[in-house]
Amino acid sequence: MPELPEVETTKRGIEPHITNKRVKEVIIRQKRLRWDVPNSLSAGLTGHSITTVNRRGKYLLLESTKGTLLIHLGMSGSLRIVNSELVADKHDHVDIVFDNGKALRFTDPRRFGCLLWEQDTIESHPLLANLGPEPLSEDFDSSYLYKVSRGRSAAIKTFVMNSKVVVGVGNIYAAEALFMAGINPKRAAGKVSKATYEKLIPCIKEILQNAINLGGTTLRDFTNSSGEPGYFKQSLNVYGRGGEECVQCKRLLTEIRLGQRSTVYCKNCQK
DNA sequence: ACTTCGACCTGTTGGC
DNA sequence: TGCCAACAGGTCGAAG
Repeated sequence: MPELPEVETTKRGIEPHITNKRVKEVIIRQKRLRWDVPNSLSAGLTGHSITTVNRRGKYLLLESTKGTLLIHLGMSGSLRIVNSELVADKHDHVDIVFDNGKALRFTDPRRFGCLLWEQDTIESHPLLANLGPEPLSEDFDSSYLYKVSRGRSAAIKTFVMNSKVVVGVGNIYAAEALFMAGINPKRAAGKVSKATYEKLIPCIKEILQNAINLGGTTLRDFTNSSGEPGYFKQSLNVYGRGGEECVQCKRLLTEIRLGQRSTVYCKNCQK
């Protein structure tokens, strides 16, 4: 489900509702996720307050004075602010209940997401330690991408979706950025010129920033923490449009699979 | 060191 | 209408 814009949208939605709020109780209804929700989460958070909400790639980091709650939404995860009395549904895994009667509710039908509790320094957590730069930061530029791509045979789309290269670029926005930049997603990353990376970088940044501004992309079920959809779907030029007309040249868009992910592009506009 | 692929899950969709 | 295969916003970890 969520790529960086959807995670950022979620972060902005929950942040004002949970910052400096004391946790009354942690209810773990269904601990089975990618990794089991640890029992230490309840003991660690109860009675303490969330001090800061950070995002690193697609991970949300809810920091308290006692430790950090690390959350990943996987493919189908979401976080909402609800009244704590609201009856839980089938796939509602965890409630972080606050003193004011509100709760942060984590829902995830496919269970590819995770909630982990980390007492020590969060930066050194194995899931975070090897992540690449943030795509919207200055560290992510054409020199960097050119340098790390040398000798790599992977398709450029697969390459930019690799979180060790850059975080947060998933299947939707990789396809959209490559279309905007006019680059064929199949091209070997290691053979792409510096000049072409100079074209690609601002496209990735612009696509992600636009999507954040519009509250993310709602395909089937993504909503923000208040239950509203994102409006970036209407800006999609290639994702999910295989066989339809290219918005630029009107030829039919090609759909292939790259790295087990469906990939749509225009053979005419993307070289 | 890098690439590929299976695995993890449930829900929805499209073809017959 | 029903059934079933294919597919879905991610990514870890094993195997090559």
